[in-house]
Amino acid sequence: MVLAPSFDGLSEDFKVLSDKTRLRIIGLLRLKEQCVCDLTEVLQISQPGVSQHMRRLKQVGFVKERKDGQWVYYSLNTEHPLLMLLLPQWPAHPEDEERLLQSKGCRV
Amino acid sequence: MVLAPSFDGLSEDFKVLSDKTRLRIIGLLRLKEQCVCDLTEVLQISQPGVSQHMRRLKQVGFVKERKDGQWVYYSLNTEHPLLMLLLPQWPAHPEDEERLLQSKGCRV
DNA sequence: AATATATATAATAATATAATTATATAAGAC
DNA sequence: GTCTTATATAATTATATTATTATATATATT
Repeated sequence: MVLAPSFDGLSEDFKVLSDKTRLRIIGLLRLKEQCVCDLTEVLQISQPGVSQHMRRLKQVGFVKERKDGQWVYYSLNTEHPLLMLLLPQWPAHPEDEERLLQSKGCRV
Repeated sequence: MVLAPSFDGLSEDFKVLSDKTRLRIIGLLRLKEQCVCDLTEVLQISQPGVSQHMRRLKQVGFVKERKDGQWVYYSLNTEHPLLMLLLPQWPAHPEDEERLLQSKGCRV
């Protein structure tokens, strides 16, 4: 299976992967689905910043979203060929994982 | 084997892959090593443009260079884990391959 | 209905990127 | 040495990216 039908699409995929914050987000989604508020807490950037990153990740099909009440949960799209190729070798980010465990969570 | 020791290095790798022209260059190097002048002719961008792309590809270790007289031949670095992971599924670019065949070549 | 919480979008500003042209360097030919 | 060819670097410009703040929307709670 080929990574993408054209270099235009493929370069777009790589552009989305070319930002460190988005790599961290993928690293967190690899553990389990996450809502925007938890990601905001772990990444320590503004909430709109997170939402914009999620939009880009969704645009190229790396993530799916699931709405539950006022929360939006994002998870990795296991149908994406490039993402699935990369994921088994994805590096860990111990600081983020630690902070995720310690985050109190925004759900009541 | 992990793709990179940190997200900093990995995002840098993806940044280099996030440009369509550089994906085309990798596609051409996949066929055989190429000198700057041949790449310039096939890609139809300026020669300094090609040199700058090659510099970025070299910086992250995607390509190696070999000097032969006044020519510099670039080839893919088969030691690079990410590149080697991607390469088997690399898309073809028939127009570039066609133009490479028809290019007269800069060697005398 | 009013308020609070979660998320998305718009506007903006700082920085990065990629192309070009101009110039420098280095090797080969005469 | 001078001229030509191949490549690299510097300077510049146009565009893209990513962060922020301000605001809008949508759901839940009271």
